[in-house]
Amino acid sequence: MPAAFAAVALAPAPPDATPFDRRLGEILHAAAELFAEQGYAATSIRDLSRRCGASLAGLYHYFHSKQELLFLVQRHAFQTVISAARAATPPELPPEARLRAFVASHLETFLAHRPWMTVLTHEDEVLSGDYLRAIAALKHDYYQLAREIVTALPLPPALAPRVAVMSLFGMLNWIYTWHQPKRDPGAAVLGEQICAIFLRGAAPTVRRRRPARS
Amino acid sequence: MPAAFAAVALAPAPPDATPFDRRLGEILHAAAELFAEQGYAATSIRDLSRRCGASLAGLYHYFHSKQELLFLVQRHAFQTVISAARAATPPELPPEARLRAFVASHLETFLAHRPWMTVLTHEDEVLSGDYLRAIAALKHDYYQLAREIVTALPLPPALAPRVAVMSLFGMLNWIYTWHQPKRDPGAAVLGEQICAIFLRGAAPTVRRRRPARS
DNA sequence: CGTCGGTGCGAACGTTCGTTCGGTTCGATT
DNA sequence: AATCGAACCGAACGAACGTTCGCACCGACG
Repeated sequence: MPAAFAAVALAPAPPDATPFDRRLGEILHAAAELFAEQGYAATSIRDLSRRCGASLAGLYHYFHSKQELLFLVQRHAFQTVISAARAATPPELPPEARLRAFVASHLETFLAHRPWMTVLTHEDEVLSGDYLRAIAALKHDYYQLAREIVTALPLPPALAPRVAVMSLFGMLNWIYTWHQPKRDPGAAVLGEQICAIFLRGAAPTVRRRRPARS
Repeated sequence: MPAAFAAVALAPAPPDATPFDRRLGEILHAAAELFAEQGYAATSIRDLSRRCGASLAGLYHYFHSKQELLFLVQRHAFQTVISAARAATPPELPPEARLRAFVASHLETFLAHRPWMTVLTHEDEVLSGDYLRAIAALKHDYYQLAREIVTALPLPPALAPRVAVMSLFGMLNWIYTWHQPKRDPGAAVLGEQICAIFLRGAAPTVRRRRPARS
């Protein structure tokens, strides 16, 4: 079983990793790109061997099956998202600040590691068995964090918390389908605007609280 | 070329259609279900022949290729969504009422014809060539309608209209991943809650305008 | 009565798939 | 120097894929 690497850095490679883990990291990176571009089912192991300059058989030294390959990509991606969100949202923060921190963390991670996160959101139900259970557990952890943060807000009584959480995730997870780095705002500005919608709405009836003294 | 049927009813079949169109409707219905359950790439024509009790070769009397099959499913679904939304949102409506009508129409259509709409949102970029262009044009029409409706609202100046439209679509299109008919509210209540979030936010600072006299 | 087009099917074609087999290379270890 | 295991590869296996071929059925129409 391959040792998991540090669960924080996704992009290049941790310099202290073993050659095996470094190479595995490259392979997972290429797999994430291909899965994001073509979809899991439409990507062949031969595509992957072409993309990362290895032979078909040689790849199987790093995973046992195509399903495990997807599992490793998704687990790595989820661990990155979750550890970033946990670090960014200490429970001591006031509710609204904590929400803003959560949204900012989510967007920064998603825009910085887009192929990985595309695989996370788009290939959601294709795993099965123990792989599915393990990923579902990570997903549950992440949603649980969001649930805590959202339910700490003073929600209107008519608004079901589950609908609020899922609507927030809808705004956040839909971004991979439309965001163009050259055209659209970056993570910080985008986060502010989405928080503005989620907290105060796109057509608030009144001014914000405590307008700055002029 | 198969004549398109009436573009309104998706579920059973128009009673005045030719036998060919009625059978085609059944096939597209089964295809929509399979594509929604397994994904387009992971669904084989043999799966489809099993599901609708036809032979493999016989199916090819109703479409020329698997790509065209997906195209027919997506076009039919988009025509249904668009005609419903157009009928529900006459331009004379005041901006907020028009938005509420749009959201209600979207949710009713999506919850009533879930497999079709799952295919629409999940298999978004798999077509190519003329098929892609035709579906992209329909998608553009639908987004254009949403853009008109959203930009008629008094958006805060700091909120990019494109971000507002895409966030709204994010909330709406994400629903197919989490909504459980037995657990979650129906289209009407769900529409109210999502409109409440989108218009006034999940944590508004002040009461709504004009509280009813008590 | 004959035939003709729409509808259907079994069988097959060529391709690609995920996976495995057998063998080679090579640095580290004994 | 001998040995071992990790890393790697060319070639192949059986299965499944999208699609097509050739033929049977059958109601409509001359």
